[in-house]
Amino acid sequence: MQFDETDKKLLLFLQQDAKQTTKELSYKLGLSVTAVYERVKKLENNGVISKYVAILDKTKIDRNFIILCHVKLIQHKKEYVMQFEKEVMNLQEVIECFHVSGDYDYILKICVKDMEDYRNFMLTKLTTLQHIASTHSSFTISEVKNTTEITL
Amino acid sequence: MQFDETDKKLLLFLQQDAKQTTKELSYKLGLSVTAVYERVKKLENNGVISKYVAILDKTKIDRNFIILCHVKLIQHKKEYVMQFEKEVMNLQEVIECFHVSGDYDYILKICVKDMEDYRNFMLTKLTTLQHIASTHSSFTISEVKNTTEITL
DNA sequence: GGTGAAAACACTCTCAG
DNA sequence: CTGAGAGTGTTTTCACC
Repeated sequence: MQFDETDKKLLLFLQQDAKQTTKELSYKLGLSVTAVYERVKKLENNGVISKYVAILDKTKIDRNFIILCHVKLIQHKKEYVMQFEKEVMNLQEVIECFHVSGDYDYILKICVKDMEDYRNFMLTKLTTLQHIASTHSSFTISEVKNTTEITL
Repeated sequence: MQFDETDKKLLLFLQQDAKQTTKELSYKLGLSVTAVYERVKKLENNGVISKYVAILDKTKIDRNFIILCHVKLIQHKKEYVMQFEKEVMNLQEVIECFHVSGDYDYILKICVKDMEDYRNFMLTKLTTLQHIASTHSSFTISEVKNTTEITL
């Protein structure tokens, strides 16, 4: 898919604030309301914009302890991989999970309240999953950057 | 901050789709439009909802190659840490960056088009940063889970 | 590609209760 | 929290550049 400069700016603006009115966007882009409206609709219909979501402040909902957990499976049989992935998807503490190359098979981003909750999560949820050989947790000291915005 | 069941549901709905109208939400929650409106405003003003954003489909904007890069600094002097973090924040390919405990100092989530772009990013951007001792890249084979949604 | 205007509709926001 | 009303934005169509 090809985007001109106006589309790129529009996508940037919408990634920063999805609640802007078409009127505001038309002013920022130097276009008419109709033109902006049609571009936005096109990007939505194309699936370039997949959804609009509210982003919560993790400090205000007691979920500001972030852990990056590296997981190795005992084997890479398709059955094991599928089952592990299915189970991980259902863990609400796991915000992201990537199947990766390298020393570990998966890297999980986990959000909980504090170390006690994490201990609890490990004991009652993660380590009860099947086919896990080992895990290695990296605790977040600080969140340097954490955005959903992709610059085109 | 304390949330009742209605707030929790409301936050879940808004994290799934921020473009729902108050009317739709009032129906789902079994409340009046005004009641929902005031709850949403309160959550916005409290800062629990920090922003509303558009989420793009990475496959449609040629940014679907995700790398988790582990970075070690040569030293942990405050000056080095500050400078590295400042420089990383300005790299648009870096979507997330966490200062973590363990073998590596930082874990970065990087989104680019393909391996060629990543090589380019490493050579012209990441490895030109000061004070880096070593890096280790984990390439994403598949994105098992990648959400912005936090269940309360 | 784009503009501008008009009309119908839906939603936001406030206020009295 | 509710219901109603005023104000505002959205959405669509149109003629036109």
